[in-house]
Amino acid sequence: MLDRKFILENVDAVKLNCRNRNVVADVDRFVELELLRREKQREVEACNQEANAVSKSIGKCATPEEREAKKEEGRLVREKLAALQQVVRETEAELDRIQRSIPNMAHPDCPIGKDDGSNTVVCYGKTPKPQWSEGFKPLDHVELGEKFDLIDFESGARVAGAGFYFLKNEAVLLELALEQFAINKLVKKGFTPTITPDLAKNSVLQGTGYIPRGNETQIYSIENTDLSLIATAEITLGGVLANETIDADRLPLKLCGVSHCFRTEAGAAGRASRGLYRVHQFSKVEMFVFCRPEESEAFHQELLAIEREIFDDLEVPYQVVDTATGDLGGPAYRKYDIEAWMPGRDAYGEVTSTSNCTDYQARRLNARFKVKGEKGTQYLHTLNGTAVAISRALLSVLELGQREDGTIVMPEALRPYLPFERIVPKN
RNA sequence: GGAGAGGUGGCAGAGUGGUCGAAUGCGCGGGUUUGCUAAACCCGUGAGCUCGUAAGGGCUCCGCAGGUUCGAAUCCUGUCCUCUCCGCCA
Repeated sequence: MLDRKFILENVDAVKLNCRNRNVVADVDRFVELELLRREKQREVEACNQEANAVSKSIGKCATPEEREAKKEEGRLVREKLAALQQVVRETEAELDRIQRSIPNMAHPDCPIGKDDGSNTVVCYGKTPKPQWSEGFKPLDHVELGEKFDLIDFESGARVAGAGFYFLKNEAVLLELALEQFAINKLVKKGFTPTITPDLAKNSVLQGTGYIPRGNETQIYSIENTDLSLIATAEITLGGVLANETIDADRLPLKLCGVSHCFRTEAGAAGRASRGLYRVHQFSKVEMFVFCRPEESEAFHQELLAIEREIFDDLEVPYQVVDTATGDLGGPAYRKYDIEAWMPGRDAYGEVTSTSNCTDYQARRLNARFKVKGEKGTQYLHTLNGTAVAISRALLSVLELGQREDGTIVMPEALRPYLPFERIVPKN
């Protein structure tokens, strides 16, 4: 969420930002309600003061008659108070709904636009696109998965429905290798590794900006509970400091988390989402940073640099995209995506995403820090970034590793974690 | 799953209806003493919101949400979490 005071003081900028981000939010109504709320709140406090004074005076009453009279007075004041509070509560509820719908402000350098065309490619990876000879037609990962007995979509569908799959044989080792490779790298870079819960409370989902229920939700919720399956470990890692105030000397807090990710992918289908590209469940290693406000832009660059290093190491050609305002979603102040070259699609496809959410998530989560010796607390800044989303990384590695001799070569960087250097046809 | 105990300030831990935003100890900050350090002593020390130029005032917060009452940290209900014992289990 944005700060209420900030919205009041920057109405035009907030409205423009909503337009740029393709988000509908009733900012005018918000301002109207917030001003009303403040006024009513002041009345409530004055009334409370009165009620408190009456209650206190009762203890000192000399006679029972006096006491009864004061009690009656107290009753009347409290009745008035209850009515006022009701108004505040109703105003607060609507205010909160609107406040949640207002997106974060965008970085001034963020490209402005609503369509894919506005996203700006800022750089490319080290690895060139693969050059196969004229007659060789590379297979996509679905075909490779079948040929080498690596991915079983049929059994996945039989067991859990479309969009689920079994990884098999070398693909399993490859998933584990990708995880270990990523985690080891992150540990060296000062991240604390974690394995997070795969479920989280709905309040934590909301705190990080995910909406657990509703028509368009990406989230699976668990019936008769307050829990949902997480769509990313960003949710659980962000929740780590929910309702906490931590000492500034513990900052920055750099965490990475391995989790499964679950997405309903409601309404998403088509050739572009064939195979592993868009699935209901996958594993992911996610990075998450809590830091001081003045550090967040630098950490955003650091997260991007780590992602690039990972995909350079994996010998995956890619481009980095500076996401335009219309594609940022709610919490991000700025977002970079890495899009890997996927021969099967003959196109780039998103494999990572890193966002600087500034204090937007932290305010919802109520995650703050305190500097020793200084008065007051401040909201933290939060950042997240994909280290490796296994399904898409695995897809890329398989498609890019295929050779004309009919084998799939593993990237050098994964060799320490794999008992094979290449995948060869069975039988 | 069954039975019990408990959740209070940075920590430990008092507090069972008004004088409690909360004793005391530790920690932390400042000071006195001291050649320096330590010890001892003294003073101070939660957060959010809000009014005020300031001094200073007001409201809220004792896991969370409700309820009773003129008044709740204290009584009641629900809920979450922690601990102990039993059962079960990877």
